[in-house]
Amino acid sequence: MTDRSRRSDALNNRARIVEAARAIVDSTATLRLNAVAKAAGVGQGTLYRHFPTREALLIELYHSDVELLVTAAHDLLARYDADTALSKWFDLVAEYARIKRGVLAALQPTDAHTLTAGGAGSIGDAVTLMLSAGKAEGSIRDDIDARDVLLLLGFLSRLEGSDAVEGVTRGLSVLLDGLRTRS
Amino acid sequence: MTDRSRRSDALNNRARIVEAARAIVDSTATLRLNAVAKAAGVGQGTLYRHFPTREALLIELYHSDVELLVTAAHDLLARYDADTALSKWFDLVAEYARIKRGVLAALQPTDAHTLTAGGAGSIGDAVTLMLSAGKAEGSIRDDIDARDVLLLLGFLSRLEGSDAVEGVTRGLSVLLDGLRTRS
DNA sequence: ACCTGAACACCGTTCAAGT
DNA sequence: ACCTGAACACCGTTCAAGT
Repeated sequence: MTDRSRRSDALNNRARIVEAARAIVDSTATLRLNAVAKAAGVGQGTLYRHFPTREALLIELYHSDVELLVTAAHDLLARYDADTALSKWFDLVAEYARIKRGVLAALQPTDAHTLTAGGAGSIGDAVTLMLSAGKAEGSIRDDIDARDVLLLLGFLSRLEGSDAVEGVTRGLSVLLDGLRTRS
Repeated sequence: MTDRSRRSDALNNRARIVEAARAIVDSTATLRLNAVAKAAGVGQGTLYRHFPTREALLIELYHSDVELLVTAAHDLLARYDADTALSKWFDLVAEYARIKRGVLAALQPTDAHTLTAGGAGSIGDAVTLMLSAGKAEGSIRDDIDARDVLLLLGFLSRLEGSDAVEGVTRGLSVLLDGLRTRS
């Protein structure tokens, strides 16, 4: 009984932390852990109990978004040739870059290997699949791996200001072209 | 007289700070300002007098390297067509990525506009010149500016570990291809 | 078990006091 | 004028004390 109420307290705290963190990261684009704890109305220690690292919190924040990108990669690959799938997937990433800057930080290779998400596998696996399919059909150069792609995509998280929207489009366009085989 | 000795003190301090910072950044790849002051044997305030921002110190550290890259861009452009010049310039950047990781941080757009260096003009100007020439000869796509290129090059500063060398080559190859017009 | 928040460590930045 | 280094502010992290 007390046991159960304790658990609901903990669950409640965890939910409040995530909610507060999401609000902060969406509005300020920075994530100060103590500020998260304060906004969530919990002690700093509680934050650490639930999320031992900043990365763990980021993953939790964007888990569903990342998973969406992962499943989208699989879906696109099932419906289109690899080149088109990759192109459309980049469009999706661009969309996320526009609305949720924070997702991009979670995509970076350092974090990515931890991002084994829940269901569909990691984002690294998804990119690997698209690249493999592209290499097989001859549309994508065969000397590049998923880690390269995620690393190159990192420019998205350094975009800032009003030119961000066009910058996303231009940068992704360059990368997509660069990943293709020369005709 | 005292005036002059003061000046030599100040100059000496400045040189010691730069030397200490270079040693630290080369060995540890991190730059803690208080550590620099301590290693240089000066007070923190002295560090701030000479270099009001961390960026100012980085620029000083890599001034000659950046300037070399800038003049190299002009030289290459004078001797080759734009496409070749850009390609060879990327090779040069790759070489710097291999030996001096820190230069790359100084290339990032945020810092770049301050990097008006001494002589040849900023690195942004140099890239702009190469891009313009490439657009004129039709080898480089015309919707990309220097800021885009420098931003995309940022992946270099996030490379780490043993695969860095091949990662540099692969990433730059993708970017170069992506910047070219499709045949 | 879980939580709180004081306390510590660390690093950048400022400034009063020296020469 | 220039320098020193104590002091402050800030933020991440830990832990003794509570319930």
